Amino acid sequence: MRYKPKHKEETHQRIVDAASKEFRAHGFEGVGIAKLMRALGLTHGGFYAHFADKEDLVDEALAFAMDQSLENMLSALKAGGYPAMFEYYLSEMHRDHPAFGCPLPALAAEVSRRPPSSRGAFTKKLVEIQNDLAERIPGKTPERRLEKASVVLASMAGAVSLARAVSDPVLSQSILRSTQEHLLRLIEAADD
Amino acid sequence: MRYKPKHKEETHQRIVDAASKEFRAHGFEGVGIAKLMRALGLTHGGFYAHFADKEDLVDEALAFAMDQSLENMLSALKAGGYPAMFEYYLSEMHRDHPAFGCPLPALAAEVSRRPPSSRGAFTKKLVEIQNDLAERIPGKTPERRLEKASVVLASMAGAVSLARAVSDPVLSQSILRSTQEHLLRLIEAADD
DNA sequence: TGTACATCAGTGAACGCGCGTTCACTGATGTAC
DNA sequence: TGTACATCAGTGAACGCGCGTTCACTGATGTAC
Repeated sequence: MRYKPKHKEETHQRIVDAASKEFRAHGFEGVGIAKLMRALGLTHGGFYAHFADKEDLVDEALAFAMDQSLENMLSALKAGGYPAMFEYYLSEMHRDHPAFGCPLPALAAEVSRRPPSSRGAFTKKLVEIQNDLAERIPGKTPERRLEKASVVLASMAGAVSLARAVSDPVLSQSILRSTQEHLLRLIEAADD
Repeated sequence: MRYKPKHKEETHQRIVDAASKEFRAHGFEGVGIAKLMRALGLTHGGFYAHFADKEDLVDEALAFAMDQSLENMLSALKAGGYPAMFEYYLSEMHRDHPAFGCPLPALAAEVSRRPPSSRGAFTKKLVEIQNDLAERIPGKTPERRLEKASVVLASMAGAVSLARAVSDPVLSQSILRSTQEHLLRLIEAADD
């Protein structure tokens, strides 16, 4: 063989990794295969030795981004509980660097326009995230904890999505901060 | 003149109206000018008698959609207060018909990738919506009411966006319902 | 009243461009003998 | 040890296609005389 045994596998992962960042920054339609491969020092033709088509890459890159985002949330949670997690997710840092952030605010709207297979894979990952968050949320019943996790995810994704769209920095920050304080109150609420 | 005095103005508005629906359903990049004009019984060449370029249409159609969405929210609010508004916004009806719904869950992520002028126009409309909601939310100070309006908008937009992306109908509905119940509690909270 | 002309919303062929995809090929390496 | 061959990740020209945009033109109407 011309390359190390793991070479192809590594190249495959490099493409997925770069694509997942580019997609989060520019949307699925905003990223072309030729440019993506060029950025990795490769040519567009080689792409089809790794993926059946662009949709194949989109699915894999989205799953990768979801995993990465879950890791980010869990490491913040383990470090400082929900206060730390909200501080991370609803930060200006996260808002200003979508490529390294959560795919929910960046790509959920586009996912809803994708074929059922993609939406199915997305759903599985979202349930995984929801379950991991629910485990760590106080609440009387498992159902109540899952509900809270839903609300947390929806609020965070919506807030970051709006904070990114808005051009006024004061308004943008106030959206993030309002949601942060509001969710802290939800988590700390002892009544349910 | 060949046409009625208001003819051109009417055609212009027909394009804006159709585009605002198509954009909400398929995203800005998912709608082509030729197809859009054909759907209105016109040809693509005529488009440039009405708009400088596609970006011009996007801005106008987005503003139109924001106005329409504000109207929808206000008419629900006037009919039945916040409970009715949440019921409308977080309904399966709204989830399943993005073309007639709020542009926030459908287009906010794409807006964040658009030029500053578009984001500025979006921001103005969002502030308008936020103010109109805040006026009707109970809360001790105007600042507190604006904060609550931020949270309401972010939560609703995030919930509808996730509910659309998910392929499991049970999960999708639970996202909508959790957020609905959660926001009702926020509005009814008398403490602040 | 009748004819020539100006207006202008809309037409449709044509443009360059970037897209996703295909495919015959390359060339460095490992293997067979 | 040396030579012929197989492997296969990656190359790059070429494809059809739809996109946004341009522009000379059309043709129904109002206006001027």
